[in-house]
Amino acid sequence: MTSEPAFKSEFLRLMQTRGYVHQITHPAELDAACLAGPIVAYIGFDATASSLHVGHMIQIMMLKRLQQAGHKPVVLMGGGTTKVGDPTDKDSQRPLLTDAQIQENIDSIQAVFRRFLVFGDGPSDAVMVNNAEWLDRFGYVQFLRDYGVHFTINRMLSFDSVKNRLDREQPMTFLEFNYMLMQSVDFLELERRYGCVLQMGGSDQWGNIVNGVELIRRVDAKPAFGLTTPLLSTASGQKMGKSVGGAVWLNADMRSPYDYWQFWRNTEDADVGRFMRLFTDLPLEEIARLEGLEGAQINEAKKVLANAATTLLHGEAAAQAAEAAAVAAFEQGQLSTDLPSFEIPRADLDAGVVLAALAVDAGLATSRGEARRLAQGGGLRVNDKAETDANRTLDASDLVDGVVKLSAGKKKIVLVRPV
RNA sequence: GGGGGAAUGUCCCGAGUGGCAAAGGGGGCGGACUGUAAAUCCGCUGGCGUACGCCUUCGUAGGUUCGAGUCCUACUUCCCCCA
Repeated sequence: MTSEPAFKSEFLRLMQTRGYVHQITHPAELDAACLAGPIVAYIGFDATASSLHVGHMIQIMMLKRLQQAGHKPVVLMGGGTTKVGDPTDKDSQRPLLTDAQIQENIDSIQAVFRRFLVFGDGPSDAVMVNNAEWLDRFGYVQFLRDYGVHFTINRMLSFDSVKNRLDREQPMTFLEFNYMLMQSVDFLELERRYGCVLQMGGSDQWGNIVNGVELIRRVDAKPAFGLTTPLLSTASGQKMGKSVGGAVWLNADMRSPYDYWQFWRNTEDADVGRFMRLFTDLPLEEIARLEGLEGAQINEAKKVLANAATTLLHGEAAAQAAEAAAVAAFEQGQLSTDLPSFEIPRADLDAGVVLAALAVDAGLATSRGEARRLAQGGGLRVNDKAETDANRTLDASDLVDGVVKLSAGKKKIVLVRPV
């Protein structure tokens, strides 16, 4: 924990007051460096899925803050490191992705950054790099000679990412064991290419980051710093990032803007202020006022949070549409065309569809059995009426204003639309 | 190299006498209460079938048995002791 409140540089002050800072390697030195002129900093993202999720938002926002303070952000795509797989926080090894899958993921992830950062060649313009550029080129022996000498097994074994795996009696392969070196080499490479002096990341990355800092200081005798964010959990102690229906992806084709808006709207009372500081550009005074709202009024603050966060990612129009749909659905009990929808061939509907099967197809349940159980528990609704028999057949007579409103629980709603 | 122990519902932890779809937690999902919050209480939590039911699950592969998570053999990984 860093307790020194008196940062002089705009960047660190911003980071501190908005709640991004957990640990910093050399706080005073870094502060001085930020004050002296624009610095270059990076955060790495692995390409394990075709989209990033809300759990990555804090990192993306940090890069944005960095740019806001006049510094240069580097987005590092882990094309090379993903081939090895970061063992941090994992119980066992994940299946290895193919080069083609990784490249596909990278292509699909990239777009999100353009919404948050300005890319270009200027001094504070963001740059995107793929560490496959250098990691892929190393020969094994060369890699060992150049970098292996700077790492001791004794030290590596002491890092949490390794220790956890050993403590849990789970195997850790030599491949994964090397991840740490590769991440350190990334930092060094970025230092050489761009003069990058700072690596940021989640608190679980501390070990990996510190290694890179030490490598640079040792090999190139240059200053290097690390900064980590607190582990984000909700006020009631849950890991942040999941919501009704699984991971909250950032790509619109994987999670609709409406769902994204809902995710923020469902924030716990106690988290509203913290999340507004971290995930929106709202001024601090405004946030202080909003988070001070009492009782049910804090719901207004949640809407502000949802609007601001959704606007950053999906744009203002999408945010407004999401809000309108939510207000209509939750506050007025009406339908809105902006609610998520599912299309079904008209002929199928005319022939009759089993409710359980439809619920599965529409994504409200993962199996018919689950849909049936959901119905028995009173959680499945057709046009707002609880339907306990999931075996009943729906047909055209169930259409209301041209759609069937299907809901699982109070928050998952899908409009079934015949086409 | 020798000896002893461990791996369980593929989210996690964890009980399990040869008859087990397998105790109990946590988590997740639903319901009630509220404010689309938290806390609390209740229900559900392998797949398929309307259903007596069928199928797939206890590290991997074989075997004994009417029947195996439970017994035997080999293998894999991990832990402990001796060398």
